[in-house]
Amino acid sequence: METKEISQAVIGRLPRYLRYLGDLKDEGVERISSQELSERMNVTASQIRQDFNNFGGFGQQGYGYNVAYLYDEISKILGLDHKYHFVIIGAGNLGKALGNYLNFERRGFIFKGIFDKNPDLVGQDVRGVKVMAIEELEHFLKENPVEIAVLTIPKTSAVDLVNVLVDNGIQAIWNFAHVDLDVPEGILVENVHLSDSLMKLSYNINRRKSEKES
Amino acid sequence: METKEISQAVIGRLPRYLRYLGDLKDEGVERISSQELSERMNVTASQIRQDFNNFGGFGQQGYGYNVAYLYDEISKILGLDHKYHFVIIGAGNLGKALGNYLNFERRGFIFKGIFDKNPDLVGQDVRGVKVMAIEELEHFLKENPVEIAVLTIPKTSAVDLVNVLVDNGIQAIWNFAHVDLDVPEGILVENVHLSDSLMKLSYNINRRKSEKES
DNA sequence: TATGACTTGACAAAGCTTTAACAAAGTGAT
DNA sequence: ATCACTTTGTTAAAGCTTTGTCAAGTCATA
Repeated sequence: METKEISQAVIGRLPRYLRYLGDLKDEGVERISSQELSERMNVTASQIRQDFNNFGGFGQQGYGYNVAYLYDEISKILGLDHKYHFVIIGAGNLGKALGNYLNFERRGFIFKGIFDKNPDLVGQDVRGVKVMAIEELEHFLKENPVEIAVLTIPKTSAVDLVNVLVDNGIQAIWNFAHVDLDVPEGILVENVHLSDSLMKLSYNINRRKSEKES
Repeated sequence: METKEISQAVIGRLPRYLRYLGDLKDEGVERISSQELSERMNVTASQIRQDFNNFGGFGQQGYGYNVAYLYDEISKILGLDHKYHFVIIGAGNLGKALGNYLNFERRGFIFKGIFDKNPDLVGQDVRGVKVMAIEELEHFLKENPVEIAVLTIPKTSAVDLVNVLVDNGIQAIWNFAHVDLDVPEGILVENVHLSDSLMKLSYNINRRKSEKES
């Protein structure tokens, strides 16, 4: 059906649009023009119209965009009208934090299991789910449909685990380990490299400093 | 001194270069060509040379790049030859996870304090630092030099806190709250919006699905 | 129903980023 | 010291993204 590939630059902006549209809905706003939205969001109106047009016209001349409709359409584009099941590998603080995050559930991401190789953590409760031993992972994945694996473990363990995950039906990996995973064709990886983000911040702190000095 | 502005696209790639160069150092590799690095990293050799040249030539014709030298230079560009002090606001699992992350310390980011409004958490220990009450934050910032605040709290609290932070000398905010912060000119914000990242993943899972079907 | 204000969708222009190509410089074996 | 080979830094071209502009469609009001 759809032929034209949408750029990841556009996709990357959609969650932010969704957030602002959700806020507008909560405020009871029914319609909004690209102009007005652009002022709120600090982007150009042109970009907003261009972005939405990638998916076919959601607006109407002289009227603008219907907030609720646009919200639903963007949700669908992002695949938020589906359910996904995920497991977390690594029950440290980060793994627990993600397991406890209720907003994911609201978006259709269902927390199914959490695993750790440390026996001291096994049996602990994370939002009603007991931490399981890593040895149980393979069996668990065979018994339960799970699309997404969240990796919150050190990098060597992450690299070693990829095959187990892929061989047992995992389609996508949300990777918090500080390493580039080598996955087979067709498996998706979304990286969250926190230290990269922190380094960008430190670059910018320094740049500002040296600008001031010169 | 430096006049030309470096694009954030380039900056965003530097931490990844640094990671690969660190690995090469650990492997005992002394020199590397853009060609060879490009194969490891899965980018074009041209991009690597172009990126490094933004900061002046680090390499030598016929030889390539000296791994240790290049590593040090990129570290300096990223400002990792400086020390930064940070406080974490929000002692939930995410805040604790970041406080416990030793790699930040190695890069020069020094964990000075952690705060929460929940009295039950106050007094808990995070890597040798006791959780303090949020009421103590202002006083703490006046007494201790801190450049970076890490926000791991819900969005309304985050918005309310910005002024306190800025008025007490915070220069940069590493923001994990799901909201765009409105800060005065000159204050830096680096956002980590985890749910945006997860939505990108779900978009791509769906796109792949619909491609297969068509 | 006619009119003026508003606003989209589409297209063109400008700006930015990535890739390709190659001269110039350096390496290392003989 | 020479020569074939390697590899950078640089420039140009290609590709992509963002912004500006405007005709055409819609709304609100008299």
